[in-house]
Amino acid sequence: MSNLDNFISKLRKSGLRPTKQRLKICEVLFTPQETFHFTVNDLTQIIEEKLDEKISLATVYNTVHAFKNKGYLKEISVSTDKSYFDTNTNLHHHFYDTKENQLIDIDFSQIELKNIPSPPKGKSIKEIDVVINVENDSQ
Amino acid sequence: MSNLDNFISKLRKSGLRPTKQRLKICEVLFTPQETFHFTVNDLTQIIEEKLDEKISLATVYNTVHAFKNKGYLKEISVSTDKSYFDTNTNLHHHFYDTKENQLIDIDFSQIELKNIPSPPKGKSIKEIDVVINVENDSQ
DNA sequence: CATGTAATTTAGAATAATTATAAATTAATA
DNA sequence: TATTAATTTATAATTATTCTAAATTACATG
Repeated sequence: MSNLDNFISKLRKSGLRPTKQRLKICEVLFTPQETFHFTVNDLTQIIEEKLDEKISLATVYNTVHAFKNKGYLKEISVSTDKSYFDTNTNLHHHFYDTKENQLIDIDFSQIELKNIPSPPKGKSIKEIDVVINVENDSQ
Repeated sequence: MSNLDNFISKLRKSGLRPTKQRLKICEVLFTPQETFHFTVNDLTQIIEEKLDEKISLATVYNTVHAFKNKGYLKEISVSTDKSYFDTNTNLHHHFYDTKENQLIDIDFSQIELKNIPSPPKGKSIKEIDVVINVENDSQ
């Protein structure tokens, strides 16, 4: 089964029509061996480099949000001025270089969390995110 | 020593001139018994309610950034669409209600973190943030 | 206490990121 | 193939934030 067929059925399964644009974005996001982090701006640039035809910015936003809602992407809150997405949808944590705006994954099971407090009354825990902020050593 | 005098010396100590605007913002932020979370938008609204004279939006931004840089405020990254500040500058973690955009502090020492991975070569850890995303129970 | 200077405030413009709109196009189905 | 509902698109609108340059203010100095 080709990559393309995979993407088509992946989209169909979640009720998204496999349009030319969505398939191209799938190719960019889900073909690489390794998962990666990106901003919408990054993504539009990658698309521009790889494709002859342009995909409208609105479509890129629509698609990223659709994929996020379907669970194909995760949004990461590490910085207030940039919105990052992650093609790694497994539970995991992050190193974040606050100066260079760089994200690195940490296996979920690597960090041991103990004594998680019970959530406020009437609420339940959906996800736990650990962000380890790092910076280059001064020398 | 009055609150006002406290704020004046606090500002002077960090090389910030105790202007009328900064002192008013200090009053709003640092008078309450309990620390709290706010957005710049929240803050401007509180100021408008409490004061006769208005403080320019640019000044609110300037002041919040100045206070953050001096360590009187912390910025919290829990959501990509809102930028929160916290008058609690102690090390601590957060519950975040993703639907209601509500933050609740968790004592730093409450959660036990084990097996923190070593940072990438050449980088060192500046801070660790744990965010426990919660939601109201469906019933 | 008047004055010069540098810091600060301010209104408004500029920028950036994202969302909304509504017409044109496309995919799916009957 | 024709219909219609979903999607794409260019563009406008919105929102949050930063920038700019002129006006004001704080403060050190005489």
